[in-house]
Amino acid sequence: MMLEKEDLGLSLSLNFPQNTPNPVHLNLMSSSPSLCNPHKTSWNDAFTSSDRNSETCRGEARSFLRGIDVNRLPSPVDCEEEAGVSSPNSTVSSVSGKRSEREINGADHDADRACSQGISDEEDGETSRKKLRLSKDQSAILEESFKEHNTLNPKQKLALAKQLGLRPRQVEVWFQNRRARTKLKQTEVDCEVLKRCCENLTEENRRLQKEVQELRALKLSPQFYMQMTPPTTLTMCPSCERVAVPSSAAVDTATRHHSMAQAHPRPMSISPWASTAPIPHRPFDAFRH
DNA sequence: TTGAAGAGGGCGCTTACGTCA
DNA sequence: GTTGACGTAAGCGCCCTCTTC
Repeated sequence: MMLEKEDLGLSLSLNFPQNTPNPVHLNLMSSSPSLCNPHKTSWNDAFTSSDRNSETCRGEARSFLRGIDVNRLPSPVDCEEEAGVSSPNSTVSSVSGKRSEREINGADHDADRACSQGISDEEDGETSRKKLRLSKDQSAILEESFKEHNTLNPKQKLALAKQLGLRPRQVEVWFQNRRARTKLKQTEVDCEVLKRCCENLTEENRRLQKEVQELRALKLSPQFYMQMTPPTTLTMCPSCERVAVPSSAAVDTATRHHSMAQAHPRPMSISPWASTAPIPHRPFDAFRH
């Protein structure tokens, strides 16, 4: 199953140099409201879609339920007792509250578990946890439901549980684990992307280092200095950033380029020795515009 | 209006079980 | 038949939000 990256809410944008083939965009901000803020999910359409699902899948569910051996169909009592109330704001009250389920109905819970696994109380006397495996059909329906909405409100949970012949708690757990798997998968994908990012940046860094070395070598080579005046006399036009050397050609070029007399009353001096300290520059003879 | 308490849900971590090579 | 790796259902604790008082 392919999942959209947005589902996880991770996003990162990295700008690469122009020669970088594929700029990377990771989504660190969720565009999926249900994961970004699960409590703010609108359940109205979610539940209608669930109803649609229920309609389309009911027959299918009935047919495959015959093949389920580890689960039993929940008795009407199960659903009735769990079909508790929903507050108007929907997400608050639950039909299978975690604490109440564990603390208040601890004994019932065990019995329920044993029952849902087709294990009698006598067989499940000890507290050992027997794990059931959901059938393919059950998993498929849960997957379909998860595609529609990755969280469930109590009514949806109940309906789905009833449809699948599972306890609401099982549906709840399945969705929790499914969300966790989705997140893990997306994290792995993002990790891979970041790894490629890192490799690209390392390569770019290596390339730039090499370029710097080449430039330094060129800078220190005798041929380079043959055409240069002493280092402190280099002057750069702050407008066009052209380095003016006291050769006649350069002067001509600078002169031809523009009228520096008006445009650049104070040209900058630069040093090829990369000194950042201000360098007293020679009289402004190179830019005789 | 504000704050405490309780309820409920989600998530992270973990365990235990089922499956398969 | 045994074993180790892997997938996953489920338990537990914590945190957050919302409601109630």
